[in-house]
Amino acid sequence: MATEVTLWDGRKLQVPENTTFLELARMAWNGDQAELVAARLDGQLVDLTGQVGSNGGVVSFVEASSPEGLEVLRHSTSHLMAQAVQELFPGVKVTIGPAIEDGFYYDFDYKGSFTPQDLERIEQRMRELVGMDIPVRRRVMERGQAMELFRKRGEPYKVELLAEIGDQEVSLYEQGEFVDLCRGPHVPSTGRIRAFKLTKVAGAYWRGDERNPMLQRIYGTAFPTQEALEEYLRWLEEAERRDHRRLGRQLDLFSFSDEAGAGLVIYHPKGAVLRWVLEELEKREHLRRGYQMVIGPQMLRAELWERSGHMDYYRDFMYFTEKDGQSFAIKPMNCLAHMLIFNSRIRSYRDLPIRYFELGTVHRHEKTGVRHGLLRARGFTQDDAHLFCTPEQLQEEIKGILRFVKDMMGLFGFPFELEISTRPEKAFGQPEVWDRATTALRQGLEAMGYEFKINEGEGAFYGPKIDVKLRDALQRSWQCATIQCDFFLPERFDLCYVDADGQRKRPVMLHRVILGSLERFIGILIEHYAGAFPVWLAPVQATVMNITDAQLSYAQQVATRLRDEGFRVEEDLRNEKLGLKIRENQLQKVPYMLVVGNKEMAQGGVSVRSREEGDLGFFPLESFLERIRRESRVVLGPN
RNA sequence: GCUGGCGUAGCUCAACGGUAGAGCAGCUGAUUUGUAAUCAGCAGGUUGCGGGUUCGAAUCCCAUCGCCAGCUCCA
Repeated sequence: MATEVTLWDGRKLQVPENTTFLELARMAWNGDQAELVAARLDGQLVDLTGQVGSNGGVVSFVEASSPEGLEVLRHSTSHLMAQAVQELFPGVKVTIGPAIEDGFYYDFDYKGSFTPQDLERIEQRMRELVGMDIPVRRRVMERGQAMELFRKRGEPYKVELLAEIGDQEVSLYEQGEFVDLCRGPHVPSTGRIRAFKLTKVAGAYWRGDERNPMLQRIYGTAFPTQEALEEYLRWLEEAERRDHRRLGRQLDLFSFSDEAGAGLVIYHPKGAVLRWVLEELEKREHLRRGYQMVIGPQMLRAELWERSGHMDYYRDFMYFTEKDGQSFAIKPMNCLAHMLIFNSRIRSYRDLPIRYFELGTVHRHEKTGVRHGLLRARGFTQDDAHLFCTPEQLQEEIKGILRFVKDMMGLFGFPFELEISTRPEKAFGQPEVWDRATTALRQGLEAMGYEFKINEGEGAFYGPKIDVKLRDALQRSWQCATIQCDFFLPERFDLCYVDADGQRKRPVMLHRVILGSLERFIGILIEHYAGAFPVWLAPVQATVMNITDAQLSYAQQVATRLRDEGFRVEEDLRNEKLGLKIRENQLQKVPYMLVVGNKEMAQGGVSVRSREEGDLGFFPLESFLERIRRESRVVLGPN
């Protein structure tokens, strides 16, 4: 029987209904057939080996280089890897193997662990299987039948998955001896897979639950072309080159010490000044935006943390100390002291909104395996604020915070994405209160014209929140700013204000951070700028270097002048060649190198070398000052 | 916390059962130098810490601390 298909470009074809998409591609596709990994029938991704069927429909083809095509390619590569692993390591059980953002993985139940040499063998075998161009076949069968098949093959994980699938019919994919339960689609044969690399092995729990058995996960990646693969591998190297832990040492910004304790940051002079610049910016901006600065104690009595509920749900993360029979907790959060300030007198509705800001240093006992340099430390300082307002004021406050976030992200050139998390199953407070607050969050975002994603049921038990995820120079995403409503603590601490009608009322409480933690943010900045900070932020903004001892005191005068103007300047007056001084300062990523020789001394100026642009030639001192003044100015939008 | 890998000079690495070594950095001296490395010499380590095996341990085993990758979690 013939059927009519409409091609992506509107052409219509009459073909037998058992025509496969592969055959259709041969008839209609002008590009390279080998670039195709799947087809689309009425929008649905299908195998190229599938048949058009009696209903016809709109057909298009998916190339390996498209986003969906890449996912199919990677998914198929993960199957290829599983096939190679089962051949080389008989008895290994397969579990799942999806495509992920940068590639794919496959989890295996294997009593040993895979070594780098094993990876090479697996890769080698994969290449052989690609060379054999083995057909990949889809089979649809009844669920019970599939369970029986996997039971016979000794694949308990597949049986477990099947037991939970609702569908009566399931699809299997077969290539040679290898069979996998899978929705597909997949490439029609192994020969379509070309550029791939296995990147690492790691443990992972079955279904991500730490009570389940630990599986061996092999990560890999695949690309349509060898060039694209190599470009990705170069990107990985670039990320490694920018690693903040490595740059932190090279630029002498900070360190960690076994002796001091894991996860505790030690700021060296240059790291400390970098942080100081950020702190000054934060203080200025918060005051400008109507926040009041407060400072709470580093530890508070354990009883207070009982009252706040932290002892129930946060105890494992807290550090404790005891003296004179009193137990104290080192603060893991800054909110308690801020509430004590709020409660230190009767508050009127006229006082609201109240915005308390603190550069609050907190300590959290993060589990050993999760620490990661500055990005996840045990002691860190948040740019933390707590806002107390009436329900009516909530939306305006949200907007103010969002403007703040936008200004700060813009300053560093970070694009960002927004997410709202709504009421979870187990939640404190009335649903109506939640609804009202969630609406305020959403309307705040809408009023600012932002797109956002909604994470249903992902909010904290105490209230809904907005999370901000920034994107750095390497397109990686980081959570920094967060705005959280809290219905729980105002109750626990009986926060109230006297309203216009003389009644005591409960204020809305917001927790919010902008940069998040200074440690994390500095870590992100180091990687974002690859250590080459803009002039306003650079720990050393300029180095004055002399050519011979004859300019010693002139060089010092120049440095002094710059310091008088508030710039961060070093002197490199060593008896060394200019080339060496330039090299070292360039490697330290100092924005400006100011060379002074007899010529500059005679003319009362400096020869300027820029980190990015190289030799800029002679500048009278005043005109260089003007330039660096301009570049050090930070201007954020009106509030 | 779990799985796997790894801790050697300040840093990057070598030695992998038989006397711990190099480059860079550091120090000393010479050199007074014009836009990414001047030359020479010197010094530097109970091999993370604690046990054990062995005639002998950086090397093998156990424990512990730390680091790295991943899982889980998160600012």
